[in-house]
Formats: sequence, C-alpha cells, structure tokens
Amino acid sequence: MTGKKEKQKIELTAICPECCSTYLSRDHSRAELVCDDCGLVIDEDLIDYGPEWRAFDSEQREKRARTGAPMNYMFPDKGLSTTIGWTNRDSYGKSIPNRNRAQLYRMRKWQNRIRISNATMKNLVVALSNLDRMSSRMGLPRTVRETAAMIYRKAASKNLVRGRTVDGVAAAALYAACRQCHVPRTLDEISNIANMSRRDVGRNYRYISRELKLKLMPTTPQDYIPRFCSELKLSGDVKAKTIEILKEAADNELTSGRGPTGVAAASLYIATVLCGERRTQRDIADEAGVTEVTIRNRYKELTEKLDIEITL
DNA sequence: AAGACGAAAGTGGTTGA
DNA sequence: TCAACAACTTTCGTCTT
Repeated sequence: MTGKKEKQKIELTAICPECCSTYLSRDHSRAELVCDDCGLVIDEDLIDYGPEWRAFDSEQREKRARTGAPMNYMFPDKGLSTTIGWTNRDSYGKSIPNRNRAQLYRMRKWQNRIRISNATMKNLVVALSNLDRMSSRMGLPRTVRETAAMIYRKAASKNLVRGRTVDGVAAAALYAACRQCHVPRTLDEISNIANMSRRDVGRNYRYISRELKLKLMPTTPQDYIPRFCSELKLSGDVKAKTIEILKEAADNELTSGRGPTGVAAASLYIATVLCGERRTQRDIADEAGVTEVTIRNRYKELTEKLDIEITL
C-alpha cells in the first residue's frame, strides 16, 4: 500500500469498466484514475461521483463551474476513449519537437470535440431508449413517441437537461407529447411508469414547456373519451353520445375549472346509461383515475344543468 | 349483496396579498 | 411566504335494486 507514488484510495462507487473491480486509485502526479486490479487507466474525464466535478484545466473548469446533479449513468464511453495528454511529451517522456506541436494541438482539440459529442450522443441514446420503453409500456402510438423524442432533443440542445435527471426530462417530454398529440395521459400515469413523483414530472414539464415555448392548450375532456371507451369496451354510440354531452357541457361553462378527467368520466357515465350499456361508477372511476364521488358530483351538475333525464 | 347516493372531514395545488 | 379557496379524495352510513 505504501508505494513510493502516493496513491490515494477513493471511497467512491465507481467501478472499473474492464474487470468490475471497485478498487480504484487516483494518481495525482499524473491525474489518472487507475484500477488496482487490472491496471486499466480510466482517464480524468470520467466522473467523480461526488457532488462536485473534477476539473483539470481551465477549459473544463469553466464548463463545469456551475454544476447540477452528477450524471447518473456511469461510463458513457466505457472508459475506452483515448485522451491525448496535455504535456508535450511522448510516451518515453521526451519532449516533442516544436515542428510537431501544432499538429498535436489540433489532435487534442478534435479529440476533445469528438469525445464531448459522444457523451451528449450517449446521453441522448439513454434518454430516447427510456422514452421508448415508457411509451411502449403505455401503449402509445408511434407519433407520440416521435413527438416526445423531438421535444427531448430540443430540450437537450437548449441545455435544459442540466441540473435535472435524464429520466425526469424524458418523462416530462412524454407528458407534453401526449398532450400535443391529443392522447393525454394524466401526470399520475406518467409518473407511475417513470417511477417518479407527480410533483417532479409536473415541475419538469412546466419548466421545459416554458423554455421551449410549447403552446399547449389545457387538456379537454374530449381527448380522454376514445381511450376510456376502448378500455371499457364501449360502442361507438356511447362515444358519440359522450362527445355530444361534452359539447353541451362546454357551451354551458360546466367544464372550466373542473378536472378534465372528472368531467370526462361523468359524461361517459351518463352516456352509458342513456345507451343502455351500463357500467358501474366504480369501473369508470378507476379507468379515469378519479373517485366515484367526483363522478357523482359532476354528473349531478351535468344532468341538472343540461336537463338530461336519467332513468336508472 | 352490489351499486348508488351524499355528508363530512381531509388533502394537495393555485392564487393573491 | 402565507393564508384562503375550490376541486378533489377518503371514509362511512344509508338507500335502492
């Protein structure tokens, strides 16, 4: 342990990408991260998993001066990308002749550029595959996935992901895409799939929609109807009737200020009764993600204000 | 027995000072 | 930042079919 070169054990959760050892040492004299078991040099570009970034030159320091949460996926390039050292010395320690230095400088520059672009690309790949996983689990159509991917890309290119988790922004993008495509999902559904709290998804969503100037109308109850109908195996008649009721409801100002899902559920309930395809309040409530009580409240308002006769 | 109804108390988000 | 507020939920007892 007490070698001549002082190696400092770092108590981090990093893992060597080659042999999966957790014993890594930082060699300060060379600014390298080295695996104790297999000797793999993991360069300094790899991330210190603590709250702060390491910065080894002024360029990095500038880029990383304002840091958010540490990146949470481990080795974007598996630690295998090449880094060209900053000292003007070759592998034997001999100084590099002046006539080659300009070339070396250009190589370093491009190496850096390529590496960075790889990192952001990888980031994007992770986000997009998450997006795809979530949307396929929710059975969302292709257009929604593509819209979500587009929104995420825009967010990423405007640096909105910094300080937020990749998954969080992806979930928010998905939520926004659903609304934009008129196949809304509730924040609850999205947050369940994404394993996040509704607050976080909502907060991220508000942030990116503001920054990207997504102009999204508030969701209307109508948007939910096709989905609820198919989930509950209801006929087209019921669907048409529901839409009709909702239109009237909107004209009579019965939808504003109410939760769209509640209004949708109530008018769907009324339509099922009118069309003789009865479903219980509980069934509809579960599907719509509201309670029976909410359905009852809405449905009382609707029947009273719209003079709809219900015979049970 | 299951579903519908409604009262009352509690919860989470929005709004305006 | 805090209180007021409306919408909504939870809970529970009663009524109807």
